[in-house]
Amino acid sequence: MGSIEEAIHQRKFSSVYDKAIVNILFTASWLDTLNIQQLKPFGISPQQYNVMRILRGASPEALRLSDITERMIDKNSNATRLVEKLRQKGLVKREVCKHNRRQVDIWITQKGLELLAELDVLRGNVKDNFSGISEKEVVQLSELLDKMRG
Amino acid sequence: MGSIEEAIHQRKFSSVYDKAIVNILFTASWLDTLNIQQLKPFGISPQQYNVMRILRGASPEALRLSDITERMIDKNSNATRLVEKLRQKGLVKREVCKHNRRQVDIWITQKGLELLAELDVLRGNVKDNFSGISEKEVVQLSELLDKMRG
DNA sequence: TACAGATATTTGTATAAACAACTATTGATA
DNA sequence: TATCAATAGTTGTTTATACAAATATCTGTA
Repeated sequence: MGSIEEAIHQRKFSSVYDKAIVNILFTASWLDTLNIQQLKPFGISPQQYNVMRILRGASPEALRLSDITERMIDKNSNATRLVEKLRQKGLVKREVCKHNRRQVDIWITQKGLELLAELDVLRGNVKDNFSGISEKEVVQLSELLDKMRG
Repeated sequence: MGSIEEAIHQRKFSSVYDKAIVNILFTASWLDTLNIQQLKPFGISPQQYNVMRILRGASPEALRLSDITERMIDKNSNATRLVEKLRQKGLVKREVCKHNRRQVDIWITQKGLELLAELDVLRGNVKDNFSGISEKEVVQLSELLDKMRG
């Protein structure tokens, strides 16, 4: 696909900063579209996938809903509804916390872990999908994004 | 905010590629949230803002709907409905193309240009919002994103 | 010129995001 | 121990997204 100028048929940006912002938003949208297509056959959305991976990270411990929100890529999402969708599919389980009944504990189920394992295989080595960029450059990319957010 | 690990309270990623993907998605969501907040008082969404800037780039020439779709950051959006929203606010005008009645020509209006000018002032120099990263590094960031998309 | 296929846009619909308002529970304190 | 603010999560509602299907128009060709 090449440069961002090609990708969105635009020749000039008001500044290199403006160009970088557009490039980040465009690349994220591109990645999100790939994710949606890959996850669709499994009946889950990128956000639901994100929640499951967060829960796997804590497994076999539970996380509270607020922990999940804190770790989510998109903080604006409604964790209650995402978890409920996953619960209906048997991928997570939830229980009101005994010690503080305002809180809700959430775990990934065995079925959830199995689905993630299946997706791990399908996605294979993520590296293979990005042949145009070296490992060193990818590290640098992350560092620059961290720096940009200040 | 610092590193992506801090930002989403996650200690490890399965690879540097995986980490970079999460970082791009997270940074885009962060930028989008900033945009939404900044544009909200003006009654337009980031997507509508994007369409208006695309039309300003072509002004005083018209663009067809398909041109707009092609140049949009989020290709999945429904350009018809975005343009209709802007038309209702008097920010763009649309007309069926005389030579090919399948096509629709769209222009930004004077009112639209004035709103963009107002937003230009408000947004000020984009550079000032990103003090943690140098101009050189921002250029490099764009290059790495282009490279990543292959 | 009739008609099949291609092109450009619109519309329908199910699902999800954005954000505010609400409920329930707890902790602090007078 | 009442009361009030703070905390944790849920629900309501409007708007937008994702994607398929429908409509309208044009183009090439038999």
